[in-house]
Amino acid sequence: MRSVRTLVVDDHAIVRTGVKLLLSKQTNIEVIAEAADGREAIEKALSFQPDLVIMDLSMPPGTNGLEATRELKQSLPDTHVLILTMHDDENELFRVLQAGASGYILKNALDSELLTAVKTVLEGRAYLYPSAAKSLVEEFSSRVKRGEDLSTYKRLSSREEEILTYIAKGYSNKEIADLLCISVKTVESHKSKIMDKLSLHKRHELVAYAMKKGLLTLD
Amino acid sequence: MRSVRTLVVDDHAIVRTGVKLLLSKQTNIEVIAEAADGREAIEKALSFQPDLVIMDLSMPPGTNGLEATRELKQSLPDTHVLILTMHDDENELFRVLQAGASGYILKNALDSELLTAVKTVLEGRAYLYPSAAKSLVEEFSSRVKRGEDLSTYKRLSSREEEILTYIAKGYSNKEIADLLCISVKTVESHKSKIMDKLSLHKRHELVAYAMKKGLLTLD
DNA sequence: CCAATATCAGGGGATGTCCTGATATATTTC
DNA sequence: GAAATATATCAGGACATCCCCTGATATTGG
Repeated sequence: MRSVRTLVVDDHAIVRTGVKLLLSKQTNIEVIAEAADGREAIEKALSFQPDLVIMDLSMPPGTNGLEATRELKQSLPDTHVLILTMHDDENELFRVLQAGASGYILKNALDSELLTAVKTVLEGRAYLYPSAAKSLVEEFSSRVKRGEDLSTYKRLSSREEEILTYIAKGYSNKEIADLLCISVKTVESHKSKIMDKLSLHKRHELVAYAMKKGLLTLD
Repeated sequence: MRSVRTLVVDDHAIVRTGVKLLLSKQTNIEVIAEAADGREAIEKALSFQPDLVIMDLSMPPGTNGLEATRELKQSLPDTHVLILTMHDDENELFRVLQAGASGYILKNALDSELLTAVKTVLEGRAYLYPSAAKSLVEEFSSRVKRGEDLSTYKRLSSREEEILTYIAKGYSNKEIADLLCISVKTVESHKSKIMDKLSLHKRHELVAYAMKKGLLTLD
């Protein structure tokens, strides 16, 4: 049995090494490359053609783990992607699965869970940490009841996400308007649309949402 | 030679394991305990009396790595503390060193650097990653010129830090006032004091500052 | 005792928030 | 292909809140 060729993607070298060492306990897994951001991940994936990619979601700057996963699965549909993230966020989970990842596990998880997740994903099945699986099933059934479609579920447009990011970072409406060369009124309008879609009412809830989604990266 | 008894503190299990595995390559280092937050770190340190503590700075909630370091060094002055952090922030560096840490290394660092840092710290010397050492020396000399004292350098009071955290999380002045049961005017007053001390003028600069200091944790 | 901290007040101009409503351009759906 | 929906843009108005200023008082720690 050929060993599983794995690419580890995380912006922290020490986390990469940790995962690598953990996986090296499994004799049939071989970490053949590492990447520190989404762009590098795609490059390395294309040249090394790994069987498995273990990907962190929140990586500054530019291409984040979500977009990287989407691109990667388009070019290499047979590569399995296991998301290793800090945050336990339902909405993020849905988007990641839509992007083509077949696993979602928290950095908070036990080592044995990571190994189980890797094994499961390699068998072509999906691995979700327990509470994620539960909430996914719940969400799905409640949406079926409401007749909603997973793919159209309250997704923010890219413009809205852009503006949400600025808001969460503490920029004022006026500052955002100046940065994007649009009217303050337009910013307000986007903002209330965002609030509507997310059913949020206060600024700090927006910030919390953006944080959970990893929209708040240092730059 | 007795092996070095080490406590690893980080809120992510997988990071802890990574560090542990990395250190296990060194035959004379033994990880005797782990902790997931500041409070647990102090408890474990008191009961296990480690020689070395490797501590993450940004940990939710309550007691963070900085405060934990301060307390820990008060109770166990002979224990060496090596800070392992995500962010490269000068001010944080100063505060951490004042709190009693003897090393500061980025998660971004290479594995060999971590081992060097551990070795250096155990010898009773200070380890700083290269650019930190440089900026520390520069800051120090420029402050000597200005006749400033390191210990009184623009430190925020705990109340100010508390309020800064709320501001950065997107709470309005009024919301903060209600949460803390004080007048809006008091919040405003704290806020302008914070701005003064940090020489910042816009809300988003406050947010960026809070982010760099790891004050923005999910809860 | 002095410096720092934490509390509060008034006022005026800027900005944010929330409402209604408009228009042009996609994209999706029937 | 026409109709419906989503997106991105902008406007006016009313009221709340923020921001920045000056200035005050009580407490605490070195």
